[in-house]
Amino acid sequence: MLVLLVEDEVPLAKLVCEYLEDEGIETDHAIKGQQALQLLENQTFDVIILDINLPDISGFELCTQLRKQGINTPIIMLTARHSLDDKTQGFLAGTDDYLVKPFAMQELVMRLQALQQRANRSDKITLGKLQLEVSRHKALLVDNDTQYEIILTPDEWRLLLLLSRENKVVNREKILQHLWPDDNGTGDGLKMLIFRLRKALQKTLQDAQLANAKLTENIIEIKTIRGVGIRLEYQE
Amino acid sequence: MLVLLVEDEVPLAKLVCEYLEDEGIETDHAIKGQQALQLLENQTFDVIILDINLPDISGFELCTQLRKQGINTPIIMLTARHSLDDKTQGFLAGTDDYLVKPFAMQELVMRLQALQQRANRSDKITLGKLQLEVSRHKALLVDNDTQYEIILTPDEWRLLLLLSRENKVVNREKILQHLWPDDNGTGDGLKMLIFRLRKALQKTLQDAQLANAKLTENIIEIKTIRGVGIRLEYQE
DNA sequence: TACAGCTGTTACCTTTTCGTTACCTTAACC
DNA sequence: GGTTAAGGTAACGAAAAGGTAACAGCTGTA
Repeated sequence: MLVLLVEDEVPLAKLVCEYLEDEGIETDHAIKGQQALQLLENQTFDVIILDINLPDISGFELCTQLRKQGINTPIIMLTARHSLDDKTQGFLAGTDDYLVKPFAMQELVMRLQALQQRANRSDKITLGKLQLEVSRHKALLVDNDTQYEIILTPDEWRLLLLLSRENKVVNREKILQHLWPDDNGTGDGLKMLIFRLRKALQKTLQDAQLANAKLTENIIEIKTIRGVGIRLEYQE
Repeated sequence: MLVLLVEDEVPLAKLVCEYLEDEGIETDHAIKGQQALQLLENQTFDVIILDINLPDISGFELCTQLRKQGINTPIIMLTARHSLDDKTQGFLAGTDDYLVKPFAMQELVMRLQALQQRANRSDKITLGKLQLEVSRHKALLVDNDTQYEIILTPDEWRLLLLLSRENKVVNREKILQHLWPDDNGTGDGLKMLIFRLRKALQKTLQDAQLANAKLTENIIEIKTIRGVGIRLEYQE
């Protein structure tokens, strides 16, 4: 498990980091909000631990900002007891979990693990108007109250699921490994698969447009980053 | 699972709704008590989440009123810590469960699931217009006030029940194990069973359509997810 | 015993899916 | 501007998954 700790009280942060490392949990530490944002651009974490009182951006803002960016990583908030006013309370109720300082390290570890488990089980992935119901193997294009099912073959579904979960550029090597773990799937096969997935998406988008002219073509799109990989592009 | 959230703090309510949706829990939201009462007239929910401090009726009253109406849906109460006086505490002791704000989302989800499990022993499963009365081995197609019984053989019933309980893709392996635990039921036998269950559903749907032209064919359907399994598809 | 309802088997058909091959487009770099 | 490599498109066909029909055995009951 890889955790990002965002905390400006350095001594406390060090303690937490050491403890977590001892527990076999890797930890990155950011002192400021900006620093955290930077780290999050390049890396995906399993859980983010976020102090509310940060020097630059408040934990609140950072949290909402991340969610806006489509980062769904579970977040644990840290707050001092004396700052538990009404506003805070309302907000905390919306986070994945929170801890009131001072807290026992053991407690933190337990919650981390609980959160990670949950994250793996989460069933619905929403990216803009694209919505995946994982356990039902169902992909939907949602526009207000209207739903259009995106008809996919098994492989297409798995690719779309991978792209949605990663939600960043995925290089072809990784896709090959993910979709054909043992057999060495050929690059040409993947080329075709991408092509077919694109087609399936387009078809659904067209069908949707028949009923509703508002929708433009690139609401959901698989974008190629030449020489790097592919990525899901979508509008909020 | 279908949940009704009664909460006047709209931002908080939105957060909760979104989170629950991600967990695969459908949520309706009422801001006032009156609105909640209205919704409850037309629909049955699995759990009701009830804020104590509502603008019109207090959560207390709403709760007792519901119970008087014979609505036994489990209720989770939400309360702010500072309003935890003796009277409240006494009352809370009488509800199915309660949470003190701020609470972690995860906590809420856990309690919801716990409550539903308790209720799940209940006898009736409703998925769209399909309704199963478990203890009576009776499957119904319900359209407004009209009921059509779906005539099923023992095996067909067990399959339909399994699909309804899971309510997600079930792979053939699992079905085989569930329906023929010891004997190794052959895949071909299952193929037939699925075929026959489909036929039974279709037959009932046709009969129903004779009486009521509104119903379309795919109100209830057993959908094949190629290479994965089968799944019940239904409209709300 | 005869009959009717369930279930399992077999055989055959239909559809879907996926990799291959071959060829075209486009972007990047010299 | 031209060359090259990465990526996009199209058509084909084999194999697999699934759907359908007919039939036979079994069970319990009239």
